[in-house]
Amino acid sequence: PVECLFQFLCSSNNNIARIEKMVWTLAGYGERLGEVGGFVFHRFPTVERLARVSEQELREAGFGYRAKYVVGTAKELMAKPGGGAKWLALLRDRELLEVIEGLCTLPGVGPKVAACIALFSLDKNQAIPVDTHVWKVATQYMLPELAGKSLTPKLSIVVADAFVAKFGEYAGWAQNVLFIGQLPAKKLVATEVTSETAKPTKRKRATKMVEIQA
DNA sequence: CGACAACCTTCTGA
DNA sequence: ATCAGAAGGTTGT
Repeated sequence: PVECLFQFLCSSNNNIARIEKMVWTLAGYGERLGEVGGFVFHRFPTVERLARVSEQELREAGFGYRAKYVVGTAKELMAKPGGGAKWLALLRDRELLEVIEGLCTLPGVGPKVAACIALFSLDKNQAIPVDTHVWKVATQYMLPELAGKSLTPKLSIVVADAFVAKFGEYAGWAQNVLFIGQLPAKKLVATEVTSETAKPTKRKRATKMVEIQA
């Protein structure tokens, strides 16, 4: 849940390529695990470690306005009884609406990000992250009367209820399939790449999945 | 309660 | 080449 929370904190009004880059930057603050094929891997940092990172430092790393979300949320979590990780883990035993409500008290966490955390890390299979893509799917195929309106927290609940009514117990995962379907068409291919972190005289090579325009 | 602008940065399409 | 628009939204007005 900690890792999931901070990853989706980076996702607001952002694109996947930059989100991935930002997540790797955050990971860099965690314990170094080792190196594989020229790529260095880290354990995701603790809340305590993230709380000691400065907003300016993250801004310089290209986080933009999300820098203060990361630092602010880390500090809020540290103030929770038992520490943030414990507080997050306990949410798993609560009802979905309580989980959403609790997560939304953190800076940078709104209904969509809260739903992502609930679905992907807290076993809430009926949580529906209503983002721009899901909103398009919903207004185009399920709730055409809402087309043209702006997405409010109230309407995100209407959309979520519609998904649960249509797809049932695992509606959140159905959402994920439809989300992928709305992404620009690309395909993945395994490609031999050269690590840019290796020394020029001694470049290492590794296989990496890269996106190619369809 | 709903609409709307502002917010960082990067990439894409026209 | 240049530039508005969009990107897995949230916050303040």
